[in-house]
Amino acid sequence: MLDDRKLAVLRAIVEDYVSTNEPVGSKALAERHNLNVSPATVRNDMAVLEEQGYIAQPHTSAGRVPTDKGYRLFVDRLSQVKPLSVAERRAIETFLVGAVDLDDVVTRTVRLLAQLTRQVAVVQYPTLTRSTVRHVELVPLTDRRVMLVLITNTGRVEQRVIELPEVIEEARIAHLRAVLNACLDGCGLSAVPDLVADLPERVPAEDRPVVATILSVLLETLVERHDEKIVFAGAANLAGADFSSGLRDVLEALEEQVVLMRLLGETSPDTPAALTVRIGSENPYSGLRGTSIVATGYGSGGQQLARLGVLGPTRMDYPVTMGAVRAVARYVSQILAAS
Amino acid sequence: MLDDRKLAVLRAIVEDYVSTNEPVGSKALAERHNLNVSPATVRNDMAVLEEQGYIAQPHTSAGRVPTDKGYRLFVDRLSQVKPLSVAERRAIETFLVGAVDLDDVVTRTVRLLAQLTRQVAVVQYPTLTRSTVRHVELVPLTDRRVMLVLITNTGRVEQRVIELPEVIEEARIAHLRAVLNACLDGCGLSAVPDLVADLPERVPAEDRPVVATILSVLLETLVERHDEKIVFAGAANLAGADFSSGLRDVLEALEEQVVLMRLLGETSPDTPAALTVRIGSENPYSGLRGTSIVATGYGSGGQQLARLGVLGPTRMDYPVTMGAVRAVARYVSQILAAS
DNA sequence: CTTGGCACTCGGGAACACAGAGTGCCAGAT
DNA sequence: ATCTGGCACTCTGTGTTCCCGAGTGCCAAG
Repeated sequence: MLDDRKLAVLRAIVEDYVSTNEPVGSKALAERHNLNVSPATVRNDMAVLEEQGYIAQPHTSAGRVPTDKGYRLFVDRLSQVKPLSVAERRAIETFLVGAVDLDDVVTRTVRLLAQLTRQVAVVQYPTLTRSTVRHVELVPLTDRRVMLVLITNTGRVEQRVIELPEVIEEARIAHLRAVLNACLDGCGLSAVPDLVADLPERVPAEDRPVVATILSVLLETLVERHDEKIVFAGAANLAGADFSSGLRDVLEALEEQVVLMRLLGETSPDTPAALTVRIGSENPYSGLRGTSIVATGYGSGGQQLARLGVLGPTRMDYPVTMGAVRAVARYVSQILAAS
Repeated sequence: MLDDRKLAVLRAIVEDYVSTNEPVGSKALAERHNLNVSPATVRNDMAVLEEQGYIAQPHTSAGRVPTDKGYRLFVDRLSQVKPLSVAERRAIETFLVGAVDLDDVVTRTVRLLAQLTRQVAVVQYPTLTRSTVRHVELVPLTDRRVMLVLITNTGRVEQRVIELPEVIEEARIAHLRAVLNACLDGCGLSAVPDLVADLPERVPAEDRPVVATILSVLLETLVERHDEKIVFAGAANLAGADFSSGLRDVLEALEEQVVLMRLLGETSPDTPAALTVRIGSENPYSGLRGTSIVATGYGSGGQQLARLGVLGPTRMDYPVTMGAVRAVARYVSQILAAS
């Protein structure tokens, strides 16, 4: 259906358009890339490509521009992820080393990615549900209030103030803390609801109201934080590239956690480390017609904890961007595994 | 120097320009506001105002536009902070009630403020140094690592993993925890360095290396977090108002914690609750020529913990914006005091 | 199937004119 | 002394026209 030369023409169109931001014509194309054919031949190929929907012309008698479908083919079959230069790898390492806690890792990562790709970077905080409990702490604040602190193996700390139904002395708190830890230490967060289900029955009757209160808050924490925090950086990079769809739409999407979440997409269970590319109209939010998202999962020790990626104009350098996203994801995974 | 009518003219110019975004001429001005004078008189006044630097014309034979100096005079002497409508107060309450922790309060606040003012809102996390220690927790992770958790009265939690110089069993940890809490509980964070100074000498010699390690991390936490986190929201609101200075500059500034910090400014010690307004060139960052910042301190129980504010084009509705900032600051302070 | 030639199309920039809003200034009125 | 109406002048922004050139589609020949 599309012979090799037509594919080469498509590739050339994408590459030229990405670098010049101007519709590319048959003559310039035949010259710049050594296709060894005349412009007229290229024109014929272009006509076919256009008929099939891979390219389009903004106006009659203008050059051609890739369509979303064209970019899709380019990404799938005509390009290879471009590895980072040595200098860039260096930059990643020096940038990420020295992060003191999870917050710091995420913040540094998102900035790094934005700087590297010169686009908007998006990083999701590692999901709780896949991490395990490292420690549960109950801290007495007043005689009726305790603070619940949940520490996970990813270094994440969740805290919540609990209003107790009755006055309770420290010794009982200490005992409850021991019980909780005995029950939960080292367990996956997703297993917590099951593990604590029969806990009220295993404590003295007098403690049951207190335990119930604490457990309800604990479970609530797990559920509420399930929709995870997402941060972005590099919005300034949007200012340069003029967006077809309003810049406003893009900025709005970036501040909506829910939208961002859907944009980053789900990690496919079979190939979790695969790069996901969503091009223009492929993505699930109408305000982002003119933008593409390159994302991938990351996480320590083989298990995927969350996703990160970049967002930019459809007209982006996919090979380079994909290379950067992949590399950063790997480094962050390493860092997380080590800490 | 400037009689009442000239001031009225300046006020009218500011108000009209803010609402129309177009240079305002003498005729329209004399009609819309009932100044009871002819356009010619207005023109004479305008000439004086221009000579003094309060207004300027973009081109010869165009209307007048307020200068930074003009806005300054308007803010200082010609306008009053506009109280919020009942509906807006309602909105604030319903929006802030139900925040579960400090993170949540800050996130909700910044969004609320952005929505209310239709501008970019900026909120600084409450500063550690003015809060007090509610609890210090040492959580054993492995036999060589403990996690230090510091809980403040503002609900803030700081955690740090500590690599110990020697293996240490739980009982000793528990003891150290008790010692630390006895020493620090309820104290102001700024007093912590003094309070722990002689702590190593008050424990058995064998514990000193461990204590020293822990204390150094503790102090480090206090110092490092002194430059506080700042978040913003509402960047999408920048898209509408076309900025004279590049949009890019503004977005860049927003992502630089340090710059933001300086923009929000210091709380003046004598009148901490006062609204600070920085207009255009008055602010300390050259990239923000065309933007103004309206900020104020906030905090629980009379003591100022941090600052919040909004950032928008110089051409903003100062009375309304100032009203919103002030109101939000008050509500947040209430919420923080209650929790 | 490829190539060169050719007529056609359309966008974008330059040149131009023009209306309208606004100003500055002056002389007369209050 | 101050305000007012009148008047000439100066711009910007907009609409119009025109033309160049890049690019196309098609056709006939290689």
